[in-house]
Amino acid sequence: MESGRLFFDPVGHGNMLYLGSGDPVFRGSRSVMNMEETSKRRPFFSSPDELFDEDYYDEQLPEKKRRLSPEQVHLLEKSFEVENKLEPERKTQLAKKLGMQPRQVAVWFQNRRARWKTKQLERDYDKLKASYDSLMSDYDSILNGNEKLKAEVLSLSEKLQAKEMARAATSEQKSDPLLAVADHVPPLQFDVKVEDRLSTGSGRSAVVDDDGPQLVDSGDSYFPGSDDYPGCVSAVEVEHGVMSEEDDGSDDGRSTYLTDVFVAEQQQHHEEEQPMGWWVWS
DNA sequence: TTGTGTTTTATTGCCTCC
DNA sequence: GGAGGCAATAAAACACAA
Repeated sequence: MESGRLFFDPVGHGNMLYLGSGDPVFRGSRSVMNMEETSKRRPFFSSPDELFDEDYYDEQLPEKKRRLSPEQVHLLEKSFEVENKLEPERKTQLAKKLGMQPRQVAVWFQNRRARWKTKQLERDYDKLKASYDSLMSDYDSILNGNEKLKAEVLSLSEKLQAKEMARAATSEQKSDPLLAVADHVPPLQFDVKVEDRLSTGSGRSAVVDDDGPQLVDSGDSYFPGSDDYPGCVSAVEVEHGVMSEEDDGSDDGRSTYLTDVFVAEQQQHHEEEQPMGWWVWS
């Protein structure tokens, strides 16, 4: 038996469904052909037995589902470029021109819109991904720069400390013996580690005080922007001005930062890429 | 040739609008 | 309530590697 199928209406409307190029769809409220036309082409099956009746197929093989000709597709594509929605008049005209059923034209446009939307989603995804990758790259280089600056600050601080200690030793040798007693008081502030001196801020002196609470190195930024170092901000803050107080370079800060920028990027992208004024990103 | 993945054509059910 | 749009899906047609 030559292939070719008939479909029994699964919903039970009692309508046989069309199959074959140019054949009409007869479908409840949306039929595009009248009963007279239908009866010329194919009667309804009254039972599943009739559906599988070999003789019926031998006599009245329905057309196979056919693809549209290249010419038909070309014209439909051109029409779609002009306007991707199909008003009834244009549908009828196109159908006449192409020798198709109006329903087929409508279906073609429907499917074409779906394909266009899929492609558009792919394009949008690619653009967003590129944007995200670029932001990540920027972020990593900023992070690197920040690390370098931290190392530089540490190195300079150590040099400064060494210089001050050398100067203190020199002045001790030259000093008046009467004042030497006072000089024996250890310069406590120099005993404090560099990290402590630069650590965050309580705004308190870094001098160790046995009675008071001990300073603890929080591990936070070397430039907290606190009273200790007014005007000093991290490289990331300088670069983008978007980091919040919690953004201490940890993963959390990173994700917040990226999310904010990413969303902003998305919004901008969305405004630019609104396609043809009919499909709305949801 | 055949199995398999992709594309195209068509149907169905639900939703919105008028 | 009818018309038309869309998402999901089926199935034929097609492409292509093995």
